[in-house]
Order: sequence, then C-alpha cells, then structure tokens
Amino acid sequence: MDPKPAGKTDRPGKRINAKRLAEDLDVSISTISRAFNKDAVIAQETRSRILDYADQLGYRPNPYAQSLITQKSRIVGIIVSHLENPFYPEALRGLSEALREAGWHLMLFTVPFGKTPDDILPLAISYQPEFVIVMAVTVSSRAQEVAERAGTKLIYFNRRDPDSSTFYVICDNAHGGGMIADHFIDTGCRRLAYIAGFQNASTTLDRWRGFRDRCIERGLSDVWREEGYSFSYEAGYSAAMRLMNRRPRPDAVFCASDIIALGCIEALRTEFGLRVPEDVSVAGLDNIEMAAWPSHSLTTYSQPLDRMIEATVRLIEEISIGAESEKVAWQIKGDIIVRKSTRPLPDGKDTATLPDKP
Amino acid sequence: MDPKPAGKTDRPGKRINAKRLAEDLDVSISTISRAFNKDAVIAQETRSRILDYADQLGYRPNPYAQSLITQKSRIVGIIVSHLENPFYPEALRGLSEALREAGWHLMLFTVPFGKTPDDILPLAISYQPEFVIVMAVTVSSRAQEVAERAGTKLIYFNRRDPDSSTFYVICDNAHGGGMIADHFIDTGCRRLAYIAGFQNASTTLDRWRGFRDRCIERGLSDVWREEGYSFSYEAGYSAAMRLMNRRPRPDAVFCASDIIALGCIEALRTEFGLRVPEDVSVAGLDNIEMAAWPSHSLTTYSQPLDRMIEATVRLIEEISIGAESEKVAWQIKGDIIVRKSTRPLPDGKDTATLPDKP
DNA sequence: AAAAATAATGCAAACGATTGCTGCAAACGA
DNA sequence: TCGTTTGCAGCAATCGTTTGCATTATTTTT
Repeated sequence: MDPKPAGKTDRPGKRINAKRLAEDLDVSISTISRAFNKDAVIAQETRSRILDYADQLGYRPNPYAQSLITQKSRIVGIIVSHLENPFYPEALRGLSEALREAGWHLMLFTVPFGKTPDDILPLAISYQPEFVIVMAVTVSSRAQEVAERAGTKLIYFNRRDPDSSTFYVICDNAHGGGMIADHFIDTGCRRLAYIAGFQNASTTLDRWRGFRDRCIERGLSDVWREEGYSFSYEAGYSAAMRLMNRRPRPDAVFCASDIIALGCIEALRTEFGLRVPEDVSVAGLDNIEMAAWPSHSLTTYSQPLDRMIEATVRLIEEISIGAESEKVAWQIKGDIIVRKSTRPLPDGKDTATLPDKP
Repeated sequence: MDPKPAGKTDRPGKRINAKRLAEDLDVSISTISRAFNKDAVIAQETRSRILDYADQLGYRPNPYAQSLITQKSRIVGIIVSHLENPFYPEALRGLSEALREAGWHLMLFTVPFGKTPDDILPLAISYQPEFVIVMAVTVSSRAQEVAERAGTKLIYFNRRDPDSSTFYVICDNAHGGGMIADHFIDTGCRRLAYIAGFQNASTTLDRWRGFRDRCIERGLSDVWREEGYSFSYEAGYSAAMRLMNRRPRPDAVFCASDIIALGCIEALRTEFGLRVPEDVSVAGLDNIEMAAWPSHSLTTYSQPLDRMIEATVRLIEEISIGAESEKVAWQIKGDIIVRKSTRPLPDGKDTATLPDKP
C-alpha cells in the first residue's frame, strides 16, 4: 500500500511541485490539484493516496500559482495607524485570529508618523489583497475610489464614513456616550465635560453627540468640551490641564477613549491634587485591558470587540462568495462597565435598572 | 507626444496587464517588463513612455506572476505571541515601517492562547515568505528544521536559541541585568530580588544571569528569585505578593520586563501599603512608552529597539542578496533609564561614573 | 446484451509576468 | 567599404497551478 515508488523520494534540487507528485504517483497534474480541492470530483482513494504522499514530501500547492490562476489571493490587508493606543493591538490580535481561522492571510501596514492611511493605501493595494481593513480614525473619501479601481474591497473598522457607502463595522458610540452621561447624572454629577480625540474622527463625533444629547435630554444644557486632538495618553493629560483651569471645574469627565482617560486621571492627580472619583468622576470608552488594572479601575463603555470582529469576518466571507451583502454597516452596542473611577450610585441602585428617560 | 493610441483606453472588462500595455504601445511584453525593472537594458525614452502610460491606466505588474517566475516573494512573515505586552506592538510597528521602506511586505501571524509559535509556523510558511521573524519568547529547536525544508529563513527577534544556529537579534540582556544590579546597590539597596518571566525564555535567563552575577561580584551572594511564569501585569502582581510574604522582605526588585514591574508596583502599593521607592525600589527592562508615564515613572533598561530593527532589516537584505551574512547573531547594548521607581543616588553621583567593580 | 448514464481521470489552455537568446540597425574602426 | 561592436527590442520557454471539455472505465437501465 505504499504509494511512494522506491527511490524517488530524494530527488535532487528543485522545490517539489504538482508535476513531481504526479509522476511519482502515476496520475495527472489535474488529479493532484483535485486532491487538494475540497469539492472536486475525485475518487476517495486517489485523494488520500495523494494527500498522504504529499504529506510525506511536505508538499503544499504553490499559493502564487493559485492566486494567479484563480484571481483570488485569500489575503486581506490591514492598515493600522495608532498601535500605541492599546485598543488597536487588542483588535489586531482578534482580527488576526478570526481571519486565520477563516482561512485568510493578513498583511499588515502601519501608518508612519506624519502620513495618513491614504498615503499607505496604494502600497497596501499593490499586493492585490481581496480586502483592505482600515483600522484608523481618519481616511479621505477618495480611498474608496482608489481601492475600487484596483479591485479591492475596503472595510472600515471602528470608523464610518458618512459620505461614502463603504462597508464599516463600529460599536454604537452614541449609545456609549449616552450611557456614560446617564451614569454621571445618576451618581450626582452635574458639571459634565467631554475630552475629544481627533477632531474629525467619526468616533470623536458620535461619542460626543450621544453624550451631549443625553445630557440635554436630562436637563443639563451646557456640557463642556475640550479638544484632545488625538487618542493618546498625552492628549488626555494636557486636555485635562486646560479643562481644570476653567471655573467652575467640572465634576465629571467623559474621555473619548480609555487611554485619554488614563492621561486625564494622571493629570488630575499629579497636577491638581484632585481625587478620583471623590472630586472628579472620570470615564473612558473602549474597555482596554489596562482599564481593569487596580491602579486605574476605570469606568468605561466596552467596545464589543468580539462581535465586531465576528461581523467583519462574516462581511468578508459573504462578499467573497459573491453574496454581495445588503448590510453595508454594522453598528453594535456595547455595555457600560462601572469601576472605581466614577462615584458610586447613591444606594443599591444600578444604572441599568433606571428608566432610559426619567 | 501622447503615447496612448486613441480610443483604446476604456476597453471593457479584464484587469489591465502587460499584454494590454504592449498592444497599446506597440512594443513587446518583454519591453513592458523591462521598463519596470530598474537595471534592465532598455532605451530611456521607451521606458518613460511605458511608465507614463502605465501610470495613466493604473497598471502595476502582477505580484503573483512575479513571485511565481522569480521564485521570490518579497514577503516576510512575522509570528507574534504576546501582543498584550506593550513591547511587542512597539517592536511590530518599528519593524513594519523599516521593512516597508526596504520594499518588503509583512504578513502577520498571532499565536492564539494555548498554542505555541511552533503550531503556527507551518501556516506562516505556507505562503512561502522568504523570511519569518519570530517575535516570541518560546520556540522549539525543531522550528529551524521545519522552516529550512520550506526554503524559508528564520530570524528570532528578542530571543536566542542556544541549540541552533538560527539568526537572532536581541539586546544585551545580561548587561541590562548587571546595570540594574549596580544601580540598586549604588543606591543603598541590599536585599535584592528578581521576578522572572516565562521560565525557559532566553530573556528570563539572561537577565537573571546578568543580575545575579553582578550581585555576587559586588558581594551580595544571595539574591532572591520569584517565578512570574509569564511576561504580564498579572504575573508581576501575583509574584510580588508571594515575594513580599517572605521575611525579610527585599528592598529592591528587578522585574524581567516593564509590564511585570508595573504589576509588581501595583501589588506593593495596594496589597502591602508599601511605598515605591521609599520602601522598595522597583526596576524593569524594556523601556516601553508607559514606563515614562508620570504615574509609573519606572526605572528600566531600554531595549535599543531602533538598532535592533535596523540590524534585523540589514540581516534580511544581506541574506536576500546572497551575501550570506557571517554575522548570525546581533546582540546590542541598551542603556539604563533612571526614573523615580528606584531610590535616588546618595548625592550627585551618577551610576555611569562608578567603576564597574568597586 | 446493448444502450445510456455515471464516475474518475487526463489534456491542454489559461493566469501574467521574467529572462536567455537571437536579430537587427546604427555606429564605429580600419 | 566592409567587418565588428554596441544598443535595443522581440521570441519563446518557463514558473505551478486550475478547470472546461474530452475520454475512458464502470455501473445502471431497458
């Protein structure tokens, strides 16, 4: 039953290819190919004979030849601009694993300081990935057009583009802002402030909108807003300094991201000697791992990363098999995670049990 | 001077390829190819005529066809196991940019929880990258063999393998351990301890060796060692708890990485009410960005990331052009970064000015 | 037992480039 | 003037697959 004709195994030079297998096993190259193709017509016995022998030789079909002939690469590119924000490594890892399980390869492109994702897109496209996931806050609307011309589908992760009909997956940022506003108000805060991230990022805008709208609904008509200009620790730190020099000082600060919140808290403590949450409540949005560290114990609204990733992969799969998904946009709700950076509720009450609009 | 014959630009269907250009411009496919190949023999004028027209059509040579025929992919795979340790995103970003500048594409593979880099290697290899960078603490020695069989070169980043002759790039971990020991001793600490990371990682071992040896050299013969079992915040936290229940308590703790150190500090403060550095000095190794945050202000030994990355890229380039580099190993020294998590020096003295072995 | 249907395999044409070799002008040297 | 060199471009083979169609072997139907 040994499929290997004696003495042929250790032929010299050359990488092993289908032709080599074919000769050794006395079948055609087509048959070799079919053995590796799940739903090709081939005798069960032939297939296993081939697969066994291939295994023995360590043969795998050449992906470049495959891509060339099938016009599919099973590659998805990913453009990441801010790996220094811990949310992104977490998202990147999740996407990487989910895509791998679905049989995709991930090509990584980081955006160097001073450049925009738009600058990197042509490069990302040059390897002809079937999809490019843009995990970056700011992209121009032209990106869509550039990608399209190269036959690559664009997917935004954690951002949406109001102007275009590009696929996107985000969490319900406005809902998050609203939940945090509720929590602040429920715990007795009255002078609410917001620290923004990149000015024209959809995340900055939506979180602000949800936050402010809920405040107004509940009768707090002026909410302060301080620009952070980016999603970073330093941004939070310096924005907090500007914010706390205003009078009267806010008693609750919602930061456009967790990492901003950590910078903010640090500034409150070291620069102003303020206690969190006794003097000021601080909340973020993302629920990065660090937020749960005892030293931070940050109240936040969690991005439903798992479900966002699941949605992204499903989107890719669907488009890939041609079932041009009707659903262009996925917006997924997260949950508020109450920790110790915000004042506790008056008594046993829980935010979730309060009516939406009292 | 318009190289585009009228009316041919908007031909229907089909991606544009060299053949299309050739027909439109009335040259052969070979010539098209040569126009894109820096050092091919071709008339200057012909080249620019082709390049201009290609640009107009948005044509780029198909990378799969190129890889197929040239047997080179210009792809390097990277296996990362612990993105949750902030050192790795920082390294990843740096490598990504440096490789991009050198004209390489980066394929990312993360190691899922419960699996080892060895499990992922076959997958990483399956796309036939020319190199695979392993940025993970533990890899078996068999990996080298597996890669070799597939014609892929392996490069370890931030780890070395004593058993094999695989290329590797690391910082001088033993030197780092030594510097930290010096600093502790110079600032008057006498009961020194070490919190380890993964038990059999070369980083854990080398840092320990450098630390302990220097302690012994300077007359402190027993140095405590507490196992952390991994490079993480939680590991630091729980190891610190075990460590501080010993008597007498150490007055200085060197952690195998910054992230361990942060967990350690947290435990000291919240679980034992100890002050850092008044009661206990704590130092790490890596110099991740967070270490500089005011709330942490961690003394540490910096990994010379820029130079490590530079070395890695140079290694790749050299091997790639066949100048089989003699230098298989790069070990680069970093610097000690003194911040506020360790006691200050008695007076104006600076560690660097003290003799190596007083 | 012959005809028809079915199952398994082989043939050969793609996919889109690269590159050694050949051919042809024009330029050069004697 | 003729032979030789040089510069440029084209021919055709090649890389390693996939896949529609033709072909053969096997089974089922009548």
